[in-house]
Amino acid sequence: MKREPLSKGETPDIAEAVLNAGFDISTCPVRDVMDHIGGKWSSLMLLVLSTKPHRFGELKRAVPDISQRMLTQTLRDLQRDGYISRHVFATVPPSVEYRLTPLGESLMPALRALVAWAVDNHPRIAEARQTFDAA
Amino acid sequence: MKREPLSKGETPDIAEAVLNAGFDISTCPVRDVMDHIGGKWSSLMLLVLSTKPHRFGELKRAVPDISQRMLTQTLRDLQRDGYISRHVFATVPPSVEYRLTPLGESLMPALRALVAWAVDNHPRIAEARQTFDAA
DNA sequence: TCGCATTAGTCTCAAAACGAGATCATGTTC
DNA sequence: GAACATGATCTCGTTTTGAGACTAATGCGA
Repeated sequence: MKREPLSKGETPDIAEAVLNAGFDISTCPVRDVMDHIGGKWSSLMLLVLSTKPHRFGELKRAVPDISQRMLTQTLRDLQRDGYISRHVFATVPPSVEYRLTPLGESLMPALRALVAWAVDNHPRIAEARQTFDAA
Repeated sequence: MKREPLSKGETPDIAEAVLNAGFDISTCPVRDVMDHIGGKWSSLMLLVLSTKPHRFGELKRAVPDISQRMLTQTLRDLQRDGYISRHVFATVPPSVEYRLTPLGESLMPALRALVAWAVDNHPRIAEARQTFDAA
């Protein structure tokens, strides 16, 4: 995903938007962050891990409709960005534990706020969707 | 994406997680909402539209690396869920304006909180990523 | 009057992401 | 010695996404 730096002249609108939100477009950390935690499974993983550390199999059972492939990949992405840490125990069969890092923890309030909003407004969304589909 | 209702016995972990977060797994509004606003472009659209209504072309210029195809689709999805409204003006060439609905507005505080977190913690994420890639 | 530009999309085709399921290595248990 | 559990990878086919050409109607300049 290549993103060219943008001159202000070319993009007055986004410039305004991002400045309002308090960030610089040329680096645009929002996308950098949102693209990851906004992924299909990431927020769910973080939510589950925020309750307590989990092992790979536990996560798989906790989010039943994720494929193992996506689980592995999501965990690696989250680990790469420093949200979670991975601890291997040399048992047999080997077990691996995933847990939130302090960085991951620090994200949770904002994420929970979003979840709370989702819960509160879900009926309205469902209604909007029905109205739209009827037309 | 079909999701079977789950018995508590099968999924003690997620049950705990979702109950902590305050929602019911069998309907899981979180995914329903997150899958959409967590999309690659949705949050960006909402952010841009939160500053003022925009026309199609303005949005395209504001987010230069979105394809027209994705712009159309993202807008339609957001409209379907009731976050934004679409107003056609019968000028020539026709112009179309998109703006946040009250529902969309109500989401902004939570979204902005997430954006603020992203801005604050972007350096830490970049650092974690570098550390990870070095290994 | 002959293009040419503008606007909001759509269409087509290639590339990337994703899901399902088989497969692996390994030591423990029966 | 065969089945089992674990964390992870491989292959394959489907879905989603991206790039870019194409459409409609009309105003504008040459």
